[in-house]
Amino acid sequence: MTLTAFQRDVYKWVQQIPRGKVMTYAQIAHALGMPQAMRAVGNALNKNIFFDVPCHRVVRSSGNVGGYAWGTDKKIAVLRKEGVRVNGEYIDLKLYGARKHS
DNA sequence: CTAATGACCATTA
DNA sequence: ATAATGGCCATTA
Repeated sequence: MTLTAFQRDVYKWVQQIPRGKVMTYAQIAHALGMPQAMRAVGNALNKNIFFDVPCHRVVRSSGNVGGYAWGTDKKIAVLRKEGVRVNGEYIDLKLYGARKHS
């Protein structure tokens, strides 16, 4: 597996998300200096399965948990396990949104 | 090079 | 609340 520079940057940020907190795709894209690359971010995360990246802590801006390579239900399960309250498929970003830091 | 794809987003109805 | 639409971007075929 070869990683592109973009993917490395994405993983770099995702790894900084503390346990029990989440970050949105848009936030990460913004942190990379590409506020409109949220779609590409999701794409990059889709291939992280071989790496050690807590991709389950990345959700949609709407609060919806978003997708997951191994199934959305799995994603929700892991989040709950970390102490995140999940209502249906939604999360309260006010409570669990991680603040970005450089 | 071009074209298609997708773990998205904001707007609109 | 849901559904459809256009846009954006890196990656891959």
